[in-house]
Amino acid sequence: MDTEDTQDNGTRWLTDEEQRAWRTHLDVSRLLMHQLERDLQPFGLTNNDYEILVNLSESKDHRMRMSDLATATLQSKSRLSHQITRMENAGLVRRENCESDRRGLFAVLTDHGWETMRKVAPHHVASVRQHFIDLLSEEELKSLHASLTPVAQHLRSTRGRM
Amino acid sequence: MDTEDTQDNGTRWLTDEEQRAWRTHLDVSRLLMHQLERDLQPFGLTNNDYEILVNLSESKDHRMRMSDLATATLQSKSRLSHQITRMENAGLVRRENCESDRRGLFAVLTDHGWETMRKVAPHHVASVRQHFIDLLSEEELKSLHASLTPVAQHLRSTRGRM
DNA sequence: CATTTTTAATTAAACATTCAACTTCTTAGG
DNA sequence: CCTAAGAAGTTGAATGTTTAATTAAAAATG
Repeated sequence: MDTEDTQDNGTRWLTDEEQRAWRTHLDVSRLLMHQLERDLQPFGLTNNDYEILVNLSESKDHRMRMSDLATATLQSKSRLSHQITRMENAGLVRRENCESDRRGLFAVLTDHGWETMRKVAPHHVASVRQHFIDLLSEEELKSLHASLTPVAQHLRSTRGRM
Repeated sequence: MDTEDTQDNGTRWLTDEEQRAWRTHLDVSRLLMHQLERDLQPFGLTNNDYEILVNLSESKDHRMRMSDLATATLQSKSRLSHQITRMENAGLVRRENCESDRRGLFAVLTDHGWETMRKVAPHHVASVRQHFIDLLSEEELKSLHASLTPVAQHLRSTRGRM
């Protein structure tokens, strides 16, 4: 009556192996984020703060348009706007007007932001290594990356506005 | 002067390959959560709601102690408490006293909660398949699971209170 | 070139999460 | 048993995120 693992109303439930893999992925995502957050706490930064700093640090002139930054960090414009306001209050970034498009704004790294980045980055990398990278062999990492790349592409393509 | 890829102040920065793998993992985690959330929205549920429903559905008598539920869903007690209050207001669960330990409470699935679960689960599974499981071969899934399991264990063991 | 549509960004209010303080009950030690 | 310590759970306030509405400028359309 059924073909393959199709059942009852036609739902293809997850097999045990699929279920385990899925839940492990879920747990790792969440636990990892929490751990990284904890490791950044002593420096007064959140994961979000840090990601903004990374993006600006890697950009020409340490500046990015709000929209681009929102896209790069996978956040809604609104959320980014609030986020930048907070970081502005903390003296890590500042807003600057855009000449070529007068609707636009840049988020720019301040000196303090750059110094913070330079100070914190080594600790963050150590944290990423300790809780993720160094727990995987080179082979495993390669294979993980290869498997996940199409998933990321798929998700980026089908994603609605955040 | 340096050994391996150790440099300057002694920080072992991520190699390009490590960097790419890491960022892909990060992106997948976030995009996936967002996508699942979006797919649950038409049913008026959040990921969090759904996870609570799953846990209760799979438990004996459709009930769990608050503490156990918090641990199972990787949330703080406080967060779970608020979460359950919201779900109680939505008629999905109710609280019940615990006889054996009078400090304790159970979160119990209501009929409406159970019905909701039965109705939504097929759609959710379809969503998980579409955006994750079915994009990976059986081999890839196995390998992913094998790689991630030690990471999950590590994180669970070193995690402080949430 | 006037008008409509789209894009960039912010804002206020609603909603969710965290943090710290608190209450109640259980358990372990003397 | 009486008391101190710990565990279960909640609460309110502070903080962060989402949603929807709004402003202003750029681009597209007729």
